[in-house]
Amino acid sequence: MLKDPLHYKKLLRSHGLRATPLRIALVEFLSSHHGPFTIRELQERLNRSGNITTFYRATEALVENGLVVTCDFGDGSLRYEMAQEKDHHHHIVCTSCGRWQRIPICIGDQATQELEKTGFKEVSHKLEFFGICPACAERGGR
Amino acid sequence: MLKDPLHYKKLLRSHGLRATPLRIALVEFLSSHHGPFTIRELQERLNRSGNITTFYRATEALVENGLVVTCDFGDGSLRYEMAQEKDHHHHIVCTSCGRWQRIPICIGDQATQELEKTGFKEVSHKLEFFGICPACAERGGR
DNA sequence: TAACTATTGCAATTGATTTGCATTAAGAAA
DNA sequence: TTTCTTAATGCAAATCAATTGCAATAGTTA
Repeated sequence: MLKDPLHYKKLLRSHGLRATPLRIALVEFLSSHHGPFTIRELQERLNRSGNITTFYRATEALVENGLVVTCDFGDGSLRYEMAQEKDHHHHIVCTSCGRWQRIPICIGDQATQELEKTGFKEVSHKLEFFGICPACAERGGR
Repeated sequence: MLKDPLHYKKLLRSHGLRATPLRIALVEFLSSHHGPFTIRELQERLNRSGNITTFYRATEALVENGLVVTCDFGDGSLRYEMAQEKDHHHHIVCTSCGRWQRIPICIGDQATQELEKTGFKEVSHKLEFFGICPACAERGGR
């Protein structure tokens, strides 16, 4: 999973992005830690000097160029995760403990096709599930 | 569609809510204007004195008691719309002009069942589609 | 009508995200 | 390599949706 930095440099360049240290670190981290992270989390986990504004702008650049996708658990902070073409998925978030897990199924494909048939272009979707996870449910989680 | 105020008073009370003028106005408006509205939009459209904080708290009460649901078009403001049990639906939002329309299909039911089989309780989901609408696409919309 | 409790209004705050601008660094060209 | 152009970064300040505390007010129930 963890490749050498040159790999990520090339990845960035192939997506039309300058390979700056922060961007390299971001793609490296997100590639080896599958899952959605908030900007704050990225900043902490990368343990890297750098202004929060720069983190916002760097991740934004990754999103704009298709390397990273966002997802929103509805808690006020956007989350970022590696875009993995072969592995489109969604999440279920526990409304009690906040933990999440990925759902390997995608459910939007048919609807996407139908929408594109009606003249919509570049159709995408955002889907997240919420619920009380088994562990929380067991201890009467709310 | 538009019923007399008493109807909405009863509706509120039957959901365990006090029937205040603002809440009545909100359910009245949302019942007769199907669609998701931001807090600002509600405030403007209701053309009603009342602090924005109160709007937040009033809609929040409606959501908590199941009369209203929220949806998020990813533009920074949460939107509120009447919860219509018989008419679960989603939206497609044009990324160019911002206009939206409803999609009468729901796609989460099967996944919901599967998730509940694995021990999750009270499973719900949020789903929104995005794309360039036919009109925008025609004029080369971005 | 009185009493209890929830709702409202107002001011101030929070917290994520954005913006402007000067400084610095990446990548292309010489 | 060195130079040049342009984009990325850092910092401070600003936005903006949403929330909080508290005193004043209005629904409800008895």
